[in-house]
Amino acid sequence: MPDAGRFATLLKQARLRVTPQRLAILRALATGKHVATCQAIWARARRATGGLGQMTTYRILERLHAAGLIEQFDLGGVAHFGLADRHHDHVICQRCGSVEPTETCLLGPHGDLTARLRRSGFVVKHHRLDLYGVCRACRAGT
Amino acid sequence: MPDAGRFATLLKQARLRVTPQRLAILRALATGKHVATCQAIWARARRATGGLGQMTTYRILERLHAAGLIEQFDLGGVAHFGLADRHHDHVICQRCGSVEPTETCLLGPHGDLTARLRRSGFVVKHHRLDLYGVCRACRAGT
DNA sequence: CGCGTGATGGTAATGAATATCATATGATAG
DNA sequence: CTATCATATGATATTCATTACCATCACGCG
Repeated sequence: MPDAGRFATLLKQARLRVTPQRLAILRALATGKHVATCQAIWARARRATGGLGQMTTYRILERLHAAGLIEQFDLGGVAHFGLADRHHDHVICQRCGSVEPTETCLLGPHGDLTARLRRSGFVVKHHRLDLYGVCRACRAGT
Repeated sequence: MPDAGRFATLLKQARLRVTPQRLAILRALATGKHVATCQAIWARARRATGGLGQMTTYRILERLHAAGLIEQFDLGGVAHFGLADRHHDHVICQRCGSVEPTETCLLGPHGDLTARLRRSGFVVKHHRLDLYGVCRACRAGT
């Protein structure tokens, strides 16, 4: 995988120090599911490194989010994090709780939506569109 | 206001008992801002009735949400509640944190969006579209 | 009016997230 | 290469929203 030094580069570009803990968390985010809770990320990164404080995980995730390297959003009261490579929206299955990203931004092509709001005085900086339903796998299993 | 017995009727239709506490919470939801935290709702309803347990507020909000009478969503890690009269989306100001509802559902007219997903096997039950930006008032105040 | 199911209210417990501070370490200068 | 310092880390204790539990109370039906 070409991610060997990729994360270190990302951190440097964001003027953040490159530490094994930060790399471990970024790697955990890359190898796991699209989004994960702080607990899950901590568990995986900790297994990979041997010793990693839970507190450190919280702080690193907060910093990475502030730097724009990862996305954060609340789902059912707990924070979920994922790598912020491209903007996308979320498709959430109400039965199994899976969160899948869409390939593209769903609002892009319909541009006039934000324009309509701008006319009312509100400037849209970004949005979050979560679609809830039942995924193909869950439908198949009835 | 015509809400005198309106809430009692709503509760009965949902096969829920009509209690002063439930009416107080519904009234608090109706008079306050569009959405509010459990704490805020509790504070207002409690002032109106004199005695109302915080626990009871949590339980009632949970029940009303299960019955579909109110909407619930998490914002910044804490639950927010609002009356669920019509479906709408949210316009959230990143500066003052205000949450304003849109007049109509933003996804309705563009129907093909859910159709596109259905073709992929995912059935959209409902969605949540949050638009983040800066509202007119905040822009005016610079 | 009286009964029974379900609602209420208080205290205690959970669990995620934050505050604090001593220690350790990455990055830079010499 | 190493010395220094600003910053990151890690453990403990704490906050805050939410949930569990259980005894008491009251709505709604007969």
